Amino acid sequence: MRITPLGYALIGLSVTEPRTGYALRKVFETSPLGAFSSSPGSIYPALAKLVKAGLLVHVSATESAKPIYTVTGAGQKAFIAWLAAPVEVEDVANEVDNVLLRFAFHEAAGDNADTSQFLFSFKFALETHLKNLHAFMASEPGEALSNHGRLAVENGIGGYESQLIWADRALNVFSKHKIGGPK
Amino acid sequence: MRITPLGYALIGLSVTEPRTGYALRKVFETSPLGAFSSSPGSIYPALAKLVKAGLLVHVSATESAKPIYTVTGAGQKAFIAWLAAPVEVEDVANEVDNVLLRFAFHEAAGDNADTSQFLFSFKFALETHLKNLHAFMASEPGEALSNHGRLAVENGIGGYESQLIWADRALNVFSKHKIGGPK
DNA sequence: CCAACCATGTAAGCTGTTACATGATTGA
DNA sequence: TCAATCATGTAACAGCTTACATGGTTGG
Repeated sequence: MRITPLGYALIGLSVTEPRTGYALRKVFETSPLGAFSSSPGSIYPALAKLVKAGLLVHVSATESAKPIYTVTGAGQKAFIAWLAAPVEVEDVANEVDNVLLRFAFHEAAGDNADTSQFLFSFKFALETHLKNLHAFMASEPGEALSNHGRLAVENGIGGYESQLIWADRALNVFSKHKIGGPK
Repeated sequence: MRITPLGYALIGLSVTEPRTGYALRKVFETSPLGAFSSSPGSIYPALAKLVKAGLLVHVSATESAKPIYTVTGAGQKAFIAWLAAPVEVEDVANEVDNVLLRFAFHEAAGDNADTSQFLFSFKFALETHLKNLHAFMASEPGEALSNHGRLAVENGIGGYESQLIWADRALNVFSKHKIGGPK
């Protein structure tokens, strides 16, 4: 059974701190990170599915009757695997948001996720993708691209370059802990 | 009936040049613009829906039997309205891709869409959104945001700032044609 | 002739959305 | 008490994906 980004986000939040369904919804409502809907129609079914898959459990606190979602061992394992997977070119090409979601949750994994390694793979994927975009620009016969077309592609290039700059800055922060190169 | 981004993309491509369904699919397969799937299961149903809505017509060329999709008057009208609508803050917050798609298609609309006006509204929306993000950062008590959290928000800010720079550059290109201010 | 590509579609299934329904708790 | 918020869910629907089905054309 495939886990969606929303599913991983729910697991990640539960790893950081077990919460009720409502509390999870509130996080999506107030946090600027992650563009997930906070509607009950998305959260509750997603939670139920994760419980059925054995990644979350719905436990009741000893005294009060408020049931909260907590991560199982299988949930932990799936979560770590998701975090640690190297960033591929396709990831940066059409789901950079997911990459950033993963990065943000590296915190919840503590030492289990190698953030420097992750950032190196991100950087490498960005460089590869940028190379592809430049190649596309070069391959187009000068007149083929109008002002609009050229600017649109340049917009994409600018965005990826800014990601590259960010990745370097982030690497600076995390390289203190560990020295490593691209996988 | 609501038209999806894919629908507008199909209309826009048909405005530029009437094509067969297969030709439209090929565009999505080869162009780096727009992250739309080129699978038949998405394109053909979408085209059928647009035809049923009266925005496209499926015409056969006079001699050959190859039927191609062409835009109707209603299709033109809906397309122009989509292009010309000012960019709102919510647009930049979670669907910048759509904004760029609209920009790219301004070309197909010729003089019917005021690109400078559009870019001004984009810039304004970006500035507003950036103000919101900075406000969020400031509202967080210093310790609340970890390295990961702070860097993730900074990634977002960096991205929007690069969009802002792009918007200025694009405005430079289009301001030759028309001088205007934000709406 | 046969593989590869052109070309169009349908069916099942998954996700998420909107809207509705329900009831408990809490503060003015 | 009454409005607002807490809290959980369901039902209908829209949209896209994967996979399958089908047949025509073309080049080696």
